[in-house]
Amino acid sequence: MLYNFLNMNLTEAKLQFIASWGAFGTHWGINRTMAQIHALLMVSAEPITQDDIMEQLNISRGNVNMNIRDLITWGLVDRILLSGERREYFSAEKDTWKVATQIIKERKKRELDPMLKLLATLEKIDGDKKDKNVKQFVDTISGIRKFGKQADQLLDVMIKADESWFLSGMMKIFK
Amino acid sequence: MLYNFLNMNLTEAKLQFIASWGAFGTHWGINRTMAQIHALLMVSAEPITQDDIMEQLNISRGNVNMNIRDLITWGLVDRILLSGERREYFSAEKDTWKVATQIIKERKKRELDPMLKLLATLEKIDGDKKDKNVKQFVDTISGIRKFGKQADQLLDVMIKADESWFLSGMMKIFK
DNA sequence: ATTTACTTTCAGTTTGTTTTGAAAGTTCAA
DNA sequence: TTGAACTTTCAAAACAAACTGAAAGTAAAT
Repeated sequence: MLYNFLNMNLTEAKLQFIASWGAFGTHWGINRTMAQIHALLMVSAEPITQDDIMEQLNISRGNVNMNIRDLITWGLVDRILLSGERREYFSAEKDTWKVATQIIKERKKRELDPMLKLLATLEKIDGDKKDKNVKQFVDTISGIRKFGKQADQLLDVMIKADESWFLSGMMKIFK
Repeated sequence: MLYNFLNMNLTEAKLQFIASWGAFGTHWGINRTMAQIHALLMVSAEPITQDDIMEQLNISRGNVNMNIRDLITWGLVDRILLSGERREYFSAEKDTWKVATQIIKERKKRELDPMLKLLATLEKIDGDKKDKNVKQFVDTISGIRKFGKQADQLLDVMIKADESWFLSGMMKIFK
């Protein structure tokens, strides 16, 4: 890899950001490479190609392609067609607020919503309410469900809200 | 496995809850078995032993032991010593709010706090602020950091708050 | 119609994670 | 102190997820 003195720090910082973002992602059910590609795109001032990504992250074409496709379905990355260019370029949403709400929206849809639906059906089991086993089960399920519903609503508000509201307005409430 | 007519529905519901909670956990960086053990303990009215867990979830002794240990370090499960009993019993915190805040507290400590620390250092890179690459990098990092700091504060408030505040008070604000 | 430049797919391999089970360790009771 | 009842550890095996690379697919250019 080639770097000059002026950009030395930037290059190092980018590498560290990409590596850390990748590690971070694995704690959140996102595969390392997908998170790394996303990180790379977020710190790239201009759209880049599959080949750029392959080279910078040392990963295969197939891997880049697959993960880019996932990032696009998550709504975090866009395909860019530059006029006069045959190749596709890729670019990530750079606005953190939009990235965050997009991720929240998708995960809510994929994980929280189905779980709440399941909990609703499980809560309806019939059995002797005097039986401590039944009682413990129903209490546990309904407790989780109440919490989940509340979280669901809070997230909906966040998704609809805008960044400045979150950054300034919210904190007055929580001071 | 032995079940009677009265408990039929309860047994089925428990199984489904355990299975789903396990699957859910894998999306959140928690291994399936740990989540399943946690689910089993949450719906058990009485403390249970390692052997009970082994039998109900069809997993080995070593596996139960390892995951129970992890659940204890996460503060989600307690060892219970019943007087006159040699064996150890285990019991999960049943209060959803406590479970949630405990998880938030741990994940914040393990993931969010270190990430914020890293972002703070990365933001300090020096380089020509006119260089669009430097600018893009610093903007991205500082955007993520601002969001992260805000989330951090919000979570701190949640951890200190109590359930009724969350369930009733919070929603008035966000309606 | 053929070549060229690129993208996508997917079977096979690698890598990483989870699970097992048997051995070692611990603790209590006699 | 010995042995029985129970818990913990950990190397090896099983399993699951991610990655590669070559082949197949597509579409623009000639």
